[in-house]
Amino acid sequence: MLTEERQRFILEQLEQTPVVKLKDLMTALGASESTIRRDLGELEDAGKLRRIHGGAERLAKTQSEPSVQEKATQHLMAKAQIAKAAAAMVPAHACIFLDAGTTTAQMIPLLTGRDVTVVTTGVDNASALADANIEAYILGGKIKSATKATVGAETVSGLQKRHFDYAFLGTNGIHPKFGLTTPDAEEAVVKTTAINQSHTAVVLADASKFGEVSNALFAKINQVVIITPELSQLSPIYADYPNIQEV
Amino acid sequence: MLTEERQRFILEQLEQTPVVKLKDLMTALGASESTIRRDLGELEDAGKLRRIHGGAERLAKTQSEPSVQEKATQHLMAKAQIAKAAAAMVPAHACIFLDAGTTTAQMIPLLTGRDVTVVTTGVDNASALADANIEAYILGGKIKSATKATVGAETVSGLQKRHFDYAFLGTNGIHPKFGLTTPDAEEAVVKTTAINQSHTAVVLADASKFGEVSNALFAKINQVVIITPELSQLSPIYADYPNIQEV
DNA sequence: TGATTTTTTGAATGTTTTTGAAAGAAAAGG
DNA sequence: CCTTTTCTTTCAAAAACATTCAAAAAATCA
Repeated sequence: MLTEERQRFILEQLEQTPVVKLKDLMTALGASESTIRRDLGELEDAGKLRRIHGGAERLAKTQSEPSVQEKATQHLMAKAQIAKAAAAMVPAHACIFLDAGTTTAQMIPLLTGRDVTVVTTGVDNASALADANIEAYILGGKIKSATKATVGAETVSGLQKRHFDYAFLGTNGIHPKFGLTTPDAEEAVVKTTAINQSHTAVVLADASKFGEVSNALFAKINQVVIITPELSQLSPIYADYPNIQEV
Repeated sequence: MLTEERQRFILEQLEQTPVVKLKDLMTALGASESTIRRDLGELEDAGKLRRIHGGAERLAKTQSEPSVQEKATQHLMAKAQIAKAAAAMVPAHACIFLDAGTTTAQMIPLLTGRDVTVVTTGVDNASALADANIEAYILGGKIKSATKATVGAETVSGLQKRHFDYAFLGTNGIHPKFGLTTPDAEEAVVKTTAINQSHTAVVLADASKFGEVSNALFAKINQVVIITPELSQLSPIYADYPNIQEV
């Protein structure tokens, strides 16, 4: 990993998160403490950020007040924010599973040049990964025309031959009682298998998914890590789950 | 490898990723460290990039990438004609293999509502098949970023578990002596396997492919049916082959 | 064609930059 | 207060660097 790449990554992180932790950068970039410190020092000298105890923070936010139009795209912004946090979890040299879907797709540009291997079931995601020059694999199987995801026995058995450091999945519903659900039963089986084959499973969910219940269950809430924005605005029920994290 | 070729490759890389590593360029281009350094130095003097420790980074984001689109429109008419003839060969209830590539992609709209099952290695073709509501399967495997085709052992073993009534393939070269060739050795293995697993293998080729020889052989001429326009305008050598058919 | 010049290439050299670890100082939190 | 974490400084190893030189390839000229 080159100096330029690391520093670029750090600044990209600061565009979304107001502060970055030194330790997180170490794992995400696979570099030593000294190296990250030097990067932070150089970026501070260049006036790109300000160092704080334990990491760094961004200087000035160019935009401050969310306008009316921005509120309409707030949903999209939230997705980008979640994707950013998810991408930051990925350490160097990792092998990850990337679910089909637009939420997980947002992670792809954030993974360029990061030396990760990605396995996906999403045809569109596979295409985007190839464009981004990321080492990518697609699991074989029948293609559902609605979501362009591969499903079926071939996909599941392909998954069972692999293991992932992280799995990143989307969901349609999160419910304290009914767990994580999705409309399509075949896709649910794939998601469940992916979770079983991964060290850590991470579900990316915006606020609209909480309290919703869809057709097919694929995991219980405490089987996965859920990252979401605006956790504080949700029902206090969800505060009891330590595995639901605010970005 | 010519200097010009190397430098062009380096700049193409930089259009895709913001930074390139010197070591990666060494292996990708098969040139020595000194040579790559000289190339980077020259390109920097020419104002095409900026050198950084360990490689180089791009200056400003170039926007247009006409090469792919240009290629697609170049032989468009001829390709459409071939695709039409190929699609006409497919009987009802058939199971066919569709190679990755733009030539075979043209068959997809002609297969809509035809009650066929299609297996493909092309990510983009898989997407188009899903859009066209055709029952489609993609074979799992590593995705080559250049062509967005799946390759490798997983793809080949997936193929060996299937059988096709027809396989439709593209090619880069057709030569009386050197057979059918393609630039990528891994893709060649996939093509060969697909031919073996099919009752009839059909190669779609426009006139520009005849007489050309690429890197990796995937079949002899008489192993497949070749359909092409303008057969009469080709070298008379090819008239001796009954399996080369004019559309 | 053959000889000569020019260009290109890869290896060898020594120098500079980058990196990770260690040790002690400073800050944070109980 | 003490303990833990984070920070700075220092140092040696590793990686990347520019430079030089001779061999190989290409171009030029006779």
